[in-house]
Amino acid sequence: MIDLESEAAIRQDPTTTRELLFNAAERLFALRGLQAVSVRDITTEAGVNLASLNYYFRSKDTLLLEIFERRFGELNHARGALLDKATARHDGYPPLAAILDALVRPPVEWLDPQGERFIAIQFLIRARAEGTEDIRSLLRGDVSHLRRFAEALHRSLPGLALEEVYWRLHFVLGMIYNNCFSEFDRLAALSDGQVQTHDLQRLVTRMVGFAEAGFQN
Amino acid sequence: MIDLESEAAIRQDPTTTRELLFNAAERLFALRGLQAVSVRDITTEAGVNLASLNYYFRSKDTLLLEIFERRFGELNHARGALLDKATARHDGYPPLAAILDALVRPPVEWLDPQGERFIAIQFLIRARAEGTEDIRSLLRGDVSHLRRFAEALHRSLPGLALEEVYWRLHFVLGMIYNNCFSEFDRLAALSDGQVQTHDLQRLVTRMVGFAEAGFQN
DNA sequence: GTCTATAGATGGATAGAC
DNA sequence: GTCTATCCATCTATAGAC
Repeated sequence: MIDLESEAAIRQDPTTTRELLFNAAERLFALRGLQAVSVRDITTEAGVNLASLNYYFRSKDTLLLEIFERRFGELNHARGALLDKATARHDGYPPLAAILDALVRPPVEWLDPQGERFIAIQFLIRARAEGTEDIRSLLRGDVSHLRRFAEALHRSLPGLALEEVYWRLHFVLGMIYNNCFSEFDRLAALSDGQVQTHDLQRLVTRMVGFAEAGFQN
Repeated sequence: MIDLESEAAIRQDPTTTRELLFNAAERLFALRGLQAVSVRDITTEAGVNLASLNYYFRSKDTLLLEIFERRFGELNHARGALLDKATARHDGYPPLAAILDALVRPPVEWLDPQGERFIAIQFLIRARAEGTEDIRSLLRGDVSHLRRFAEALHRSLPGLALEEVYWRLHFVLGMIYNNCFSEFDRLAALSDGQVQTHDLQRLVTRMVGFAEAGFQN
């Protein structure tokens, strides 16, 4: 417990130059896209010297990769924890809805503009969509994390071929990562404002319901 | 018929400098992303002079927007034509599966590496994901195209609230535009090569089946 | 219409003083 | 660790000869 506190305090103290750079870069990447942000933009936003970015991180690309690794790890950890809890609660065989909930809930709840994850999830969506080869190969290396979900899904639907499980998991991931704000804006325009995009708990329920039915067909 | 032929021949003759630039730019944007391509890259790839891009198109951004408008119009036209056919075939009330097929089939069939739409669909996926404000506002203006689908879906599922129709349409669009090649690679890695990503007719069927079940829940 | 040459701006990264 | 100054590469766009 003490280890965790001190480690977090040292590594993520938001007043250090290093962390100021980290947070400013994440915010700008999330807002403007990966390629549209310069080193000067980041250091200005952070209120630190231009040269400090290359001092603390080797280059702009290294910084980008470090942000991605940290946030992606946190997202996967949150998903894994929910899957663990669901597994424990159901004696090793969580039902379909609980598995999908563990996959969908963290990224959707992070979309809360009042929450502290608001920037992180926008960054992750951008990084996934615009990622360079570095980021994509890191995403491909994430296989172990998703494989846990594929296996749980396969156990809960023993009649469904494994290939089909993978395809449907792929569909659900598409649904999840399409929840960027430009798409919400479009949805509001399309529906003449009838669609409320701020009720995230409803959104989790809607997505899980849609995906569950898709898996069961 | 003569009008159409001559118009197409003049506007899209692939040997004119203008069209060489258009095609080279589309190919590079699709391959490398929007921001990572310079005017020099495009003119070199096209085998034409550096200054010709600014002569034929006012700027790089104008060219990008023109490519997007043409390809997006073609995609929407293909979808609309399928919806029209389904509507005529079913006396004005196409069933759910036929509506979803009209939405899903064109972009998925375009993914065929042997087809002539292979580059276009990759470009569209990139542009949707990485688009600047220009492209996003153009996407938002596309409301009329999607509204036809929302209305058809609402008619085929009269018991479903309109807001719910819009959300589920949003989910399906997420599934569709997640079919970029880096995601296919990831899917293949995740499944240890068990997932075959080349059978696009199967993919259309899978996606329509998944989405249909999701809409009916 | 096509080319060369270049203006003018901006980018990443680093050297070296403090 | 922090700062200034700067190198050098790259970019978009245009002027002006042919």
